[in-house]
Amino acid sequence: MAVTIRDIADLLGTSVATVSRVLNDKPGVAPARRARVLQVARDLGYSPNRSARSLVLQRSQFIGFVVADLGNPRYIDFLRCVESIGRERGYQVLIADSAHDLEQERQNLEAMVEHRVAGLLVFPVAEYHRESTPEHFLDLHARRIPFVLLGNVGHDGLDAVLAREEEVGALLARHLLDLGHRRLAIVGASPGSRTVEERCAGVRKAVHAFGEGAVVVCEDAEMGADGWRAVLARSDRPTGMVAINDEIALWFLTVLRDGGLSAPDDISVASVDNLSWSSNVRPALTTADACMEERAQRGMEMLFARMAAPDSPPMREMLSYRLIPRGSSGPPPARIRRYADASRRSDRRARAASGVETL
Amino acid sequence: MAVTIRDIADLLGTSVATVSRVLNDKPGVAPARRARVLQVARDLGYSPNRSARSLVLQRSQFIGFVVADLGNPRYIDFLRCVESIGRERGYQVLIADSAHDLEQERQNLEAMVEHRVAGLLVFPVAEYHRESTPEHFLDLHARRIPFVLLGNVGHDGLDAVLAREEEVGALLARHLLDLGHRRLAIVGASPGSRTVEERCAGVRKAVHAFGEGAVVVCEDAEMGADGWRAVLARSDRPTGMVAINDEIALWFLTVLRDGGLSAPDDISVASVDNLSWSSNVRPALTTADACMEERAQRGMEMLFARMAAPDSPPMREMLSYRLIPRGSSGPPPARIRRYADASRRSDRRARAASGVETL
DNA sequence: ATGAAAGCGCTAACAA
DNA sequence: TTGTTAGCGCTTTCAT
Repeated sequence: MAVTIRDIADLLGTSVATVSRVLNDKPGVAPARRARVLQVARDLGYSPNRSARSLVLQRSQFIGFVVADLGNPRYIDFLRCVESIGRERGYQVLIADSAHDLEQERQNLEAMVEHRVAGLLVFPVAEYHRESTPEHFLDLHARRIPFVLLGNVGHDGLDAVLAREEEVGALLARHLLDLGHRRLAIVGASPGSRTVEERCAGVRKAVHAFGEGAVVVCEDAEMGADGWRAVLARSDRPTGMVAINDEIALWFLTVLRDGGLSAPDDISVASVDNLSWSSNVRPALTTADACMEERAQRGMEMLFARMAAPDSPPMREMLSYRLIPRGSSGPPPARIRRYADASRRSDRRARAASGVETL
Repeated sequence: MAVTIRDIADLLGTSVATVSRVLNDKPGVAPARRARVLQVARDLGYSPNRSARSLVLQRSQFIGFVVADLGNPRYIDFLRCVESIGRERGYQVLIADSAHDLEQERQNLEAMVEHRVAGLLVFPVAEYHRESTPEHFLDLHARRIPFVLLGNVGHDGLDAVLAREEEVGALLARHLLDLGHRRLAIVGASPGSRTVEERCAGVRKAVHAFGEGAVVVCEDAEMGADGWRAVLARSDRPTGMVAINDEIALWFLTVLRDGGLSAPDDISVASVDNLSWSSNVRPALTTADACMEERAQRGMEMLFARMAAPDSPPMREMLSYRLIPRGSSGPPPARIRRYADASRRSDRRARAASGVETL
C-alpha cells in the first residue's frame, strides 16, 4: 500500500541499503545519489514505517504514561510536560488510564510492554488506595523495563520521583497555626487513600508539635455537606481548615457561604494542588503547588538516565510542595459568627444544584 | 532479549505456526497442545511484540489524538473518553500536543502516519487562529488515513464532528436577553480565533434579531482588567456579559468583585465550557456545556466507521452546546450601583497577585 | 561507494 | 492437526 524504501530503490535502480543509508543520514553515499534519493522519497510521499524500524532496531520510540486517573486535572500539566520533553528527544507518548483500577493498571502496563516502550512513567493506582506497591511493578522491574514511579508510593529498588505528602499536610497546618488558628480540621479526607492519609498525618504531627492548645477538631471525610453544616453550627467549631485538594476547598467554601460565613473572615481554608483556577476564585485559594512541571522534568530525566544505564543503582527523588498563601487564609476571627442553617436558604441551593451532574 | 514465539515453539518441539495459532485463538490445534503452549507462554513470561504484529498485519492498534493545546482543561474529558472507548476496542492512544503551532501540528500528523495509526482524532490548531483548513489535512486525506476533525473548522470532503460555535453565542445572548438584559458585552474575545469569532457572531446575531433596543455594547478583548474597570465605571455599562469561556468568566467575576459589584445582582455572566469547577464557584457559573464526552463518543464512532469503510462518503456531524443556567445570571438590576475603582483597594489585589505565575 | 542478503518477531498460505 | 515457508519494511553486516 504505502511507499517503502524498496519502491524508492527500484525507481532509482539502486539498492535498499543505499536508500536506508540516505534516509538515516549515514555516510558512504555519493552526494549526487543522496540528493536523488531524497528527491524521490519526497516525490513519492515516503513515510518511514516505525514498526519495521522498531522491530529491527529492537527498540521503540515510545514513552508510556500510565495514570491512575486521567480525569483528574492535576495530571494535565504533567502530561503536557512529558509530551513536550519526549518530543524534544524524538519520542511519542502512549497514554493509558487506569481509572483507579488495579487490574486495569496491570493491563495497561502489559500493553505498554507489548508495544516495547522505551520507558514508562506511572502514577500508580496504589496511592489512591491503601495497597502497597503491587506485584506488577516488580514484574516490570524483573523484566528490566525502564520505568519511574510517580506520586507518593515508592518501593525499595524501584526508581521513583515522589512528593512529600506528609510534609504538605504539615506545611498547611503550620501556615494556619502561624496565623493564630488553634482549632483545625481536615476536609475531604476520604479514607483508604495513602496520599490522603499521609497528608492527614502531616497535619496531626504539625499540630501536635506546635502544642499551645492546638487541636485537630475533626478530620472525618465522608460526612458531606450536612455533616459539615452540623460542625459549623457549633460555637467551638474549627477556624482553620486544611482541604485535601483545591476542588474540595472550593466545595467547602460554598458550604461556608451558603451558611452566611466566609473565608478568611470566619474560617481560613488552605488546600493542595494549585490548579489553574485557584488564583481566580474569590477568595483566592491558599494552596500548595504540586510543581507538576518540575516533577515531570525530574521524572523524564530519571527515566532517560535509567534507559541509558539499566544497571545503575535505584534512584529516588523527593519533591516538596510549595506554599502559595492567598486570600482564603488569614488570622482567626475575633468573634464566632453564627452559621445560618443552609436548609433555610433552600431556594438558592436548589437552583445551584439543578441541571448538572458535575455539581 | 525478550521471549518470542520461536522460544516457545523450540521449548515444546513444535512450530511457530502452532504457537501463533494458539496465541491468537485460531482453530486447528489439539486441546492438549494448546494448553501446553499457553502454559509455556505464561511460564516464560511471553509478551507478544506488537511492532512485529503490526508489520505483518499491515495495521496497527493505535488511535492517534492530536490536540491544539494539551494544556487546555477543556480537552481532558474528551481525552479520557477516547482512551476509554479505544481500550474497549483494543486500541492504544498515541497523544501529541500541537501547542498552537501549525508546523508542530504538521509534524505530529506526520509522526502519527509513521506509526501507521489505524485512525486519528484531531483538534486542529486552525480553530485558534484564522487559518482555514491547512494543507496537511488534505495530504492526510489523499493518503487515505482515516481521521476525524474536531472543533469547529470543517472542510468539504473531510470527516468532522463539529460544535456549533455560533449557536452557543446566540444561546447565551438569548439567555441574557430573555432575562431582561438589553445591554450586553463580550469578554475575552481574543482576536484571530475562529472559535471566538463565531461565538461573537452568534451573540451579535441574536441581539440583532431580538431588536427592542438590545445592543452589544462592547466586545473588545484585549483591554484587560483596567479596560473593563473603565467600562464598568460608566453608568451606561452593560448588564449582561457573555464570557468566551469559563476561565475568562471566573476572571471577570474577580474584576467585578474587586470593584464592589457582584453577579448576578449587578451584572449577569454566562460563559462556555462547563468545566468541573464551574458549578462550585460562587456564584455558580451559568455556562454552556461542551458535551465533550458526547463529542468523543461521536468522534470515535465516526472514526471507526471510516476505518471500516474507507470509501464511504464524507461524514459530518454538528453538535450543539447545552445551556446550564446557574447563579451567575439573573434579571438585570433595578439600579446601577457605582463601581468602586479597584486601584483604591490595591492591598487586596496585590496580595492576590503575589507569588504565583498562573494568576 | 554500492549491493546482496540475513534477520528482527510475527502471520498466513500452502503442504503434508 | 501440524509444519514449512514466504514475506511485512527496515537496518546492517559483509562482499564487491
